[in-house]
Amino acid sequence: MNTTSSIRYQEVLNPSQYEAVLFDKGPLLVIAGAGSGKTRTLTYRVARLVEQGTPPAAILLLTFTRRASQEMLNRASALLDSRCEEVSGGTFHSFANTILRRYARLLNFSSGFTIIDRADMESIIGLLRKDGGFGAGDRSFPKRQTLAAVFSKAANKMLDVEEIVDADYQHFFPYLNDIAGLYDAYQAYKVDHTLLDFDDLLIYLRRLLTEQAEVRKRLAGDFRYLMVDEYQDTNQIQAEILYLLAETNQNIMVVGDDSQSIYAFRGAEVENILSFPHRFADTTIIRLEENYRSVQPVLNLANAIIDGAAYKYTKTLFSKRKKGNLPTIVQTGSENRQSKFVLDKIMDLSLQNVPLNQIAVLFRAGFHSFDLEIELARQQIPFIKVGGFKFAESAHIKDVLAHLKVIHNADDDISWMRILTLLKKIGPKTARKIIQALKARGSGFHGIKEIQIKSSLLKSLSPLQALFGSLDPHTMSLAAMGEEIVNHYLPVLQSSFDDHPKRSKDLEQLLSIMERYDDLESFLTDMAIEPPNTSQDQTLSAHAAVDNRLILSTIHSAKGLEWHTVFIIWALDGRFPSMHALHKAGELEEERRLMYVAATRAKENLFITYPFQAFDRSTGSLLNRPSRFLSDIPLELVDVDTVY
DNA sequence: TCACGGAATATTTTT
DNA sequence: TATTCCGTGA
Repeated sequence: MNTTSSIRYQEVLNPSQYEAVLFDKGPLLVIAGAGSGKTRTLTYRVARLVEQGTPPAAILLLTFTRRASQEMLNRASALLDSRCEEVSGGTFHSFANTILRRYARLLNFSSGFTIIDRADMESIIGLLRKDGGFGAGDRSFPKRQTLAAVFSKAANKMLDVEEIVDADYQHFFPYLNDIAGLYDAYQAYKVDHTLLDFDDLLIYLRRLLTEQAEVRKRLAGDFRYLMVDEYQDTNQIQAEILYLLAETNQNIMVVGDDSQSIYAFRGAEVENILSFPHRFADTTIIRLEENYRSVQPVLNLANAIIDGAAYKYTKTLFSKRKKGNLPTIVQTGSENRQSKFVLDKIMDLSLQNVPLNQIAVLFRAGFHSFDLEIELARQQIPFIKVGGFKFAESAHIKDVLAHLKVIHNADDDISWMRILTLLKKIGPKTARKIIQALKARGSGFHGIKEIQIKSSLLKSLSPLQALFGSLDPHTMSLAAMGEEIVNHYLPVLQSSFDDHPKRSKDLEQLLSIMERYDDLESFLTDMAIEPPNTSQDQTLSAHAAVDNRLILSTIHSAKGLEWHTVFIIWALDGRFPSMHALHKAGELEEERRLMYVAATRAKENLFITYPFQAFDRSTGSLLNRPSRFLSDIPLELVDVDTVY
């Protein structure tokens, strides 16, 4: 290799990593087991390509989260130099956003589109359901949340709603007509109001690349090297986008681990990674099997769990760190006892000087940690919860954002609705009238000033009219507008939330985020596609990584991370695997991989706990069997304990 | 037409 | 348990 290189690749990489990093042209599939230096490999490859003179912008690095891509580019910059920061990429969704803003015209829609999140999607569905009289007066008609899930799944899997209902929601079969009608209405609504949901970002990008040969050729030529992380969790649309982008150069490197595919519920296709070599005939396959993260006893357990999987690329993780504690499986007398056990262990670990932020408690679903959170608060152990509810999803944040959204896109009726119904005496009916009047004027958000309204309602509306009269995106900074909006909103906040002091702090946080943006559109886009990911107080502090707090996380949000000690709680059949998955082979497989992902997060210690029984309210059944995945683990691989 | 209270209902994971 | 939907009184 190039002897003038400043990076000593061969010394710092193992042979497989080295081969992947030095790999030059053509399709490459890297099967990277958990903790096998996947990020490292991608990082070095970026550095290597840049070092060799590839223009950074010609490298497209697509990742699952923004955090992942930023981390890789930072590390690459540290290895080489700041040119690595210029590499193109981010998440699929943010990449799609960037491209679509540029080329939206070609698809006949405005590049000023607004991206709607799941909650917006649900509001629209609710609205349309009422308007269209779908499932009118029927209490068993699916809830808007469920409908949103169905619609999104249909979009992601490129199937009709009929097929989704047939496969996953049999009990809604009688409503099929109305569901399908609502789906059509929803699609039309988005077009009418210049809105794109998450799924649309991918769908429109694919359409752009398919229909517009010019654009495709240009992009496929510009991006000389494609690199994709977490390939096992891409869906078919994403795969097709890649195929289209790889058209010219065929320099496509995908990295992933089929055993860690945990997003099938939102349309991810393990097939993508399994069939990659068929799609690209001359694919080189490199396996990374040496694990640098965990001690061997942890890996033995993980291997035992994944051995039960039905089909996969066979690989067995091994570590040079042969010695270590056996993982412990603990049955506890109750849910609260489970929390107390975790707490006791955390105390022990603290005495051994393990920092809190090196300990994580993982669980299947957000609500599984409620009891633990209460205990932690009681014992004053600082923690941060990742996954589950998001900052940007809380009502007060959405309220403020809605004001900004109508400034950006005056067609965003859902946001108008939200803003208007916050006001006293104005409910859905009145709001709708006002919105219609606004539409008729067609003068953007400023039109609210001239709205004529019954004098009895004037008192309610005029503060808002004054507010919008004073705002002007052309002359004011985003933060300045934000401040006015927050001032307008504070009285509403105080009258509708008991915990308004906490919430107004959040609003201050929001304002400080706004200061980092100079452009309304990019701010709103980021809040939609890449919102701050944690909940609980002070979540937005820039020093989240620095401060020393215990991590609580869903397993999904723990992907790619590692800790000194990991607890997996609620390993109870019906909780994990989830009740929902018990009767479906495919979903059960995914639960198994989820357990595998969870176990492989641990470096030194792994504790798996479950209460001996729990009552499940939803089904009215008693859960009293340990997670079925635990029975695949040979007894000699674990310590077993009981605490009552 | 709004605001509020009570009853019914369905529970996962996220860009 | 929390949300959402519907009926009722103002």
